[in-house]
Amino acid sequence: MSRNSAGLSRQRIVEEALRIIDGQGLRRLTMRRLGDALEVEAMAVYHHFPLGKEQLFDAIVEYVTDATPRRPAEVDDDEEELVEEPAEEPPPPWDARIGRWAHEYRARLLRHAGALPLLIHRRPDTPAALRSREDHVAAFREAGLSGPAVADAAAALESYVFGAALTQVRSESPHGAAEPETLERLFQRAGDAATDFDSRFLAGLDALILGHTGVRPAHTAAPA
Amino acid sequence: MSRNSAGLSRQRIVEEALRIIDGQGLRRLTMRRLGDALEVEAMAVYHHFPLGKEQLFDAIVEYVTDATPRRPAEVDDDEEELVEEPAEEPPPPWDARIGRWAHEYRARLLRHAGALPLLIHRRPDTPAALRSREDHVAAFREAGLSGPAVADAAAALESYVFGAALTQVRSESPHGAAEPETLERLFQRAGDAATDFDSRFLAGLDALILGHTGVRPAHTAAPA
DNA sequence: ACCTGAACACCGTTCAAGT
DNA sequence: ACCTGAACACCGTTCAAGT
Repeated sequence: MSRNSAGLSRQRIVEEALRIIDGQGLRRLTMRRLGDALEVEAMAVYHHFPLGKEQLFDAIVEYVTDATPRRPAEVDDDEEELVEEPAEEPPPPWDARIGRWAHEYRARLLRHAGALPLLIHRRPDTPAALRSREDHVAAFREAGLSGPAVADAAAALESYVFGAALTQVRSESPHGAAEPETLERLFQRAGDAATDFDSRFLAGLDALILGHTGVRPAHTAAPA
Repeated sequence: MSRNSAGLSRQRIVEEALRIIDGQGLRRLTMRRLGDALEVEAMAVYHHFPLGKEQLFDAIVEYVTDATPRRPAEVDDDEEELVEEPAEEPPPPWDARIGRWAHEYRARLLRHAGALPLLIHRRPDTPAALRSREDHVAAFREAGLSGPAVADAAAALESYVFGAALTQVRSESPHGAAEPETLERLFQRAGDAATDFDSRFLAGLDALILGHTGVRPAHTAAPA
């Protein structure tokens, strides 16, 4: 932290970039504007992301996708260190684990809606994502599935959660062609009562699990 | 078609733009490059899209999203004209209609994978999209649903199809963080046989319909 | 190691002008 | 009506230089 060090770090840069994206939109995220927000010359960012904006985008996607909050006091480090996990409680039932993941992942996607276009052309192969998928496989096995049905169910789960978040963002977007009637109004005309996004997401999640396992889940509601 | 008219039209511009997107990626779609591909100065595009690139993007999204092929011989026109539909065959069963739409929509999204980031922040309120949704509502009613469950099922269907296509594109993308293990390999380790994307999509679609309606659909397979 | 400042090629868009 | 050509503000990135 000498005088001419602006205290930049990859994490601080990513968080400031996300603040710009969430506040002004992805197209307004500019290296120069990012530098301004960090109170630094734009070119300073290149010292932390030598491959430029594309590498910054990769880091943003990883940040949005992965739940893992970093310990803030530590120096930024590229290597994954194994951390001892002292907790030894019995894991929740399989449907609770799936429900919990679904709500958390959806919330993360919705919180950074402006960054979602970046996700589409980047592999979701982060360690955290793979750990989640391993747990989905285990959960559907506990639900009684076996063989290819396990992978089918896990893939469908991920597709649904991802698609539901993106569909919601889409329908809330300002842009659009000439709009004679909106999706919501069509649904209101069709159904009796309108359902809000949260309830609809849960209804679809439960139906999906029921369709794959034959069991109507009982522990998938969002936490209070 | 006088000598100094290059024969430009909104449709021709959109199709050329999509060719660039599909071939080189969205980031390489540039007004100047687009002009080159059309053998015209870049600024000629602004005569057909006075609001600039954003309006061009809107048109691209509409083109990708809507199935409706335009009659090629007609002059480009903004107004929707009512066309008499002489066909009077009985409509297919509800599950066949849903399956047909799901496969077609997915195919359109996969065909123009490079343009998908544009979809996320644009309302899906085109006339064709609304017509599809009306038919989904009708189909789920025919399957026995009523009340809010109808809208829940229709919304879940759209979320799943959209999410499955995007998830596939994502997993096929070159980009990514350090990749110790890919999703496919994880699934292969978990399940016995690997399922390809098409079969997995159909399995998830059937399970979703089963979960919402209680009926395992029999007519959702892709056409040969 | 970390940041600055000038420079370069390229971009979206405006505007006056041509036909 | 349809397209051109020059111009302007802005962008991502390189590179040599500072400390």
